[in-house]
Amino acid sequence: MPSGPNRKPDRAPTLADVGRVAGVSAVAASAVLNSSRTSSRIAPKTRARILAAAAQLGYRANGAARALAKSRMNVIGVAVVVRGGDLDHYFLEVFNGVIEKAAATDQNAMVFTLHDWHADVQRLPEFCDGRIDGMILVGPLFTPEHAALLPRHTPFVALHANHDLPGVVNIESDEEIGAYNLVRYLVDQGHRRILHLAGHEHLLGAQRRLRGYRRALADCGIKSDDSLVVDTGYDLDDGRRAMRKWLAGASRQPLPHAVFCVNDMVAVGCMDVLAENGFKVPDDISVAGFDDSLAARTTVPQLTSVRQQLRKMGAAAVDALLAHIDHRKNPAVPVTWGPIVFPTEIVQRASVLPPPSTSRRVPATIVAG
Amino acid sequence: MPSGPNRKPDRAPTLADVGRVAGVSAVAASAVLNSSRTSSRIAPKTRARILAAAAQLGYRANGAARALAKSRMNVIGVAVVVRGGDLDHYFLEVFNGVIEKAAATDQNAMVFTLHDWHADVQRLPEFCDGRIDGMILVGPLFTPEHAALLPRHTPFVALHANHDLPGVVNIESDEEIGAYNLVRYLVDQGHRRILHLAGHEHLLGAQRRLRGYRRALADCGIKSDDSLVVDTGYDLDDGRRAMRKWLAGASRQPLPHAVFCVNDMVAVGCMDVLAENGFKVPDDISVAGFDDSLAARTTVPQLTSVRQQLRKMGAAAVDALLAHIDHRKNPAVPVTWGPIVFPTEIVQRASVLPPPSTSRRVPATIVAG
DNA sequence: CTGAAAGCGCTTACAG
DNA sequence: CTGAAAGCGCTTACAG
Repeated sequence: MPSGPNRKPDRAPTLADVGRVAGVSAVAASAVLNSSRTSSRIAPKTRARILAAAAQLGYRANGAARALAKSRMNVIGVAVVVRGGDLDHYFLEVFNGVIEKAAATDQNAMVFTLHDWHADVQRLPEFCDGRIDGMILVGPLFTPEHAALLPRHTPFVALHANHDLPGVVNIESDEEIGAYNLVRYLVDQGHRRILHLAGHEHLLGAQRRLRGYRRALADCGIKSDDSLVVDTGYDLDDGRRAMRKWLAGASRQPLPHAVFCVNDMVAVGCMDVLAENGFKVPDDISVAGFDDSLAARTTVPQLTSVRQQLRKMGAAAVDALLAHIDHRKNPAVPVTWGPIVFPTEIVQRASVLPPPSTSRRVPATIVAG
Repeated sequence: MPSGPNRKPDRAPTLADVGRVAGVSAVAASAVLNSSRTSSRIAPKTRARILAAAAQLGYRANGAARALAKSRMNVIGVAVVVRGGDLDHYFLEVFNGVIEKAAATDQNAMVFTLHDWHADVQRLPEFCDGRIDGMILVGPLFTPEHAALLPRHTPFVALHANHDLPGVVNIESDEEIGAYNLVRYLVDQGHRRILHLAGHEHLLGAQRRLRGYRRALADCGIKSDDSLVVDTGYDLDDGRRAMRKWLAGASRQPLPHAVFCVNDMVAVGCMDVLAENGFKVPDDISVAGFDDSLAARTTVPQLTSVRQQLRKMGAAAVDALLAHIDHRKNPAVPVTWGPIVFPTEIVQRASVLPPPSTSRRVPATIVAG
């Protein structure tokens, strides 16, 4: 007994329908129902008839038609690279900010996914097909040539772009300062041998975090040691692999005092491997992450991290984009073109403590996992 | 030196523009560029001219116009309640499935947020304004009256609906069986005093998990003990509060052997409070969650959980919705109306071990946090 | 095989 | 204050 078939797949009522019922033209109906500023007011009694008809029919303006007529969809696109097929904590935080601000400004968010930046970047123009008014690019791997590729009829805002592009506002945070402050904080706690699980060096964010790490050590008079910098990706398993690899290459050497990870997920992987090998965080070794994403609060012990205001940054991206959209229609609307930089902040949690008086040593054999 | 102003905010080229350059009508251009099945083929040389003109201009079909003409947007809406303003792990997993399937079927996903189901449910009709072809409702709190509220011209698919509505396909999973199997598994490991941090009783999912818990205990001949069932929400802090409250009310009593939490975030909060109070998971007490979300893999130790195939369920929602959208246009397209139920599965991780030979006791005073 | 008309549902601008 | 026209950019269906 299917329950569906008794539901009539009606078409939605239109202005013409409303006009017919109210005995006026569709235009008159438009004026009272949808128009933002129809100076020519409709006579009160006509108006009442129209409103009654609309209510009776359950009329709603057709968004596609309105969009076509006004060339404004009230939809902003969000393009994101899904590494390994998964949207992650980073995106979730940013997106929370985007949809919150979008809802507050009566916009909707449409999500576009790229599986690989370099392969899919050429699809960007086809996303700008009139169904969105502007696009937020999350973590674009821009090269200068991309400037020519972006369609001119759509405004773009980038979040954590790898490269500045003319005409594209970039929202970022002072990652280098964040990393610097975190490492100084670790040193202040007494740590000196600080392992850095660093992101890929072709990524601007990873470069900045590494620079902050190096500068902080230098400023504290700690000699930089390349064996304490390990390349890794951004996922939990990347963190596991990197930590395992480092331990395997350092058998019988003293454990580092602390590990500074390029992001929280890597820190989680790192803590996991440390636990597997019998080390206690933070008693034997301290661990810190970056981003202060949800993952930082779901570990036991909770993770000390550098907070990026991802949510605010997502909201700021919407604001900047809306300003640029409006600016296109009305050049009097003010806009910024320069990058918008958010401050970072250290969030102290339980994963960092002063180092033990005598460091434990890396065992001869590492758990394979 | 703003770099923006030198970018001309061009309008996008149209079929008319292409036709003008190629010396043909816009209709001819449409036939070669956009038409899916124009039986009347354009002459090869005309065709070539049109293609060349389109390439030269960088022509892309305007999505809003096409949508209006075909009454098909290729956009599916995803409406979700943001509890406490945040999209969570549950949504992230579901959404991963949605966008993966959407990308595979050339659809886009537009996200609509409701802050409170009961207050905002009446906004649903205004979302169905021709910019989406159908809507996925994530976790709707349906009551029978809602059937009248949903606009008839848009198909809906629900995920984890609280109540079946005629004409709305529901995607769910066998949560009761999942809970049942998990509790039996705990009993098989030797646990008998099993605390349940249960979700709100007005939520169907919480009811099902509680029923599974009760049935499993009954089948194992363990007397049900109401002091071992505690009401809680779904977030990390809810889990913390619930666990703290239970401990505070059970001072000097033996610690439960295990805690079965209504979801993973609650389990994380629970583990956190246990750690605060000096209890080790799983040595002193075992903990299990539900959902197998990302959070289950970011705890140390990792969390045993009941896996819901949220990602697949999200993908299935897209499939079901697309079928119903097509069915509206062409009744020959087959559709299901009944609920689609996914199996659950126990994922064993490190947070569950047989109970210690002698249970520790709850201390007289609990850490306030 | 190709052209010109009519329409999707709305809005803007121009007459009365 | 109200009506009828023209247009947003596309597609479908109907003539040639």
